[in-house]
Amino acid sequence: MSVKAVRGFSDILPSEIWRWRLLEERAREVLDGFGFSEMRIPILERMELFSRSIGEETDIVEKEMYTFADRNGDLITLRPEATASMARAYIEHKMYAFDPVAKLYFIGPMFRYERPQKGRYRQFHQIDVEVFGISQPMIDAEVMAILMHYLSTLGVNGCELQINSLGCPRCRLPYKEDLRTFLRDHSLQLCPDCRRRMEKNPLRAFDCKAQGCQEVMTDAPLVEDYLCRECADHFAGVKAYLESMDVPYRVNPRMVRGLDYYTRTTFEVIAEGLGAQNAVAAGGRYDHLIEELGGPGVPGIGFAIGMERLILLLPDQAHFYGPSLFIAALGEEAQREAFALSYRFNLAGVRSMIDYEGRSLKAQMRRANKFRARYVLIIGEDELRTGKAILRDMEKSKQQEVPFPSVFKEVISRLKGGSV
RNA sequence: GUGAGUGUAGCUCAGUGGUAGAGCGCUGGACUGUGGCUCCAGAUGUCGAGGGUUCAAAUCCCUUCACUCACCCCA
Repeated sequence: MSVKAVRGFSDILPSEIWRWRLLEERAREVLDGFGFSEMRIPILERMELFSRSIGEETDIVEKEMYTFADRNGDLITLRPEATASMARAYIEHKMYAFDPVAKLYFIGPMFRYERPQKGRYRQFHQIDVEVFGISQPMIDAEVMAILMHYLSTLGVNGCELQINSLGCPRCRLPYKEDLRTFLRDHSLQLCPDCRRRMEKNPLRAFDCKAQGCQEVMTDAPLVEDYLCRECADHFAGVKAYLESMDVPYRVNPRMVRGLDYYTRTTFEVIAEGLGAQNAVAAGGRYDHLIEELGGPGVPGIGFAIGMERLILLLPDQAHFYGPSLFIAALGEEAQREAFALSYRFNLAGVRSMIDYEGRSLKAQMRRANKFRARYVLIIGEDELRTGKAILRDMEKSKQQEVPFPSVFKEVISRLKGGSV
């Protein structure tokens, strides 16, 4: 049995690569246009960066991280998300010294040890966007608007932006207590999972799929009723700014996030057709993360887009990137000519290919057709004798003789013109 | 970590105890120097792996691995 890729890790093949390029190119265009700067972070971090930021008791840290000891015995982790690293870099390079405001993004792979399923892999890719240093609700709305705009430039429709506010620690703690009390009072109607969640993370009961739990939760207390004045004002501001940009959204008071560092605004983009994992992007505000990681008291907000999930939503289209030119040669001398000529075309940036095996003309034409070459240049013994090659337009099925000295210019000018 | 489904040619799949198949794709030919359409021929399989039952196993039994989907959780 031959060696296979590690479970949950996959190859992106040439037939698929255009989707990835499209996502990345569009992301850079949109984000650069909105004043963001790309940066790159390492794949590995010290483990404690994630346990401190994401939260010691979260599933990600407890059971999903790829953590191992390096040769010094230090525990290092393959990053399960980007925000912690971005914050670490912001602090480590004292980016706040130049200006506390930093609008940053990063595109790359993340790693979580989970059972793979649709839209979920052990190595997956995110477009990660972070804004440090702004606490105004304006930036929350702006970041969401950018996200929705990006999706629409890709032709991805039918997504819904859902928003919520989790409040700050001051308003969340009393809420959690009340919710826990509520759940205890109804524990007989809850599923075993929710009875377990009740103590550790009562908010989780909101997105439980068991029918009994959903019925109970319709009467559960909601965070929005517990928001302090500042948090309530902030949330109202976010909504107003979204409306001022005509960005549609829905408040989902039951939306819960899995990472501990979130405060106030949280949001998700939900899409159909993703299977059980219906969130294509998600994010939120984290006003204490940077300070907790040893930086200044600077707030932050950001989101991540799941690229594999986004690709599932991309409108389907045929995409085949064939050569512009196929040079078909007959005979050894012609083959030497074709080889040198094709190299010249390649140097000039023309996607040109030849057959290396000395096949029949028919076979070479079939190959040219299979790879969807735009033009075929035929060089045989007759052509070498008369000094004229045959240039065939494969789409129009028309061909004409071209004298050797002008072959190069002729092909280039046809390709530039796009037709003839 | 839990549950269910599926593993047969490069791909999609048929084959329920008796000589491993089809379509598509691939290579070549008909057309001795012209692609697509048509027709013809050919190549390609440890039937996921290991063990067991049987005169005989792709098929039945056990074990194991992988993939897929779902749970948990998340992008």
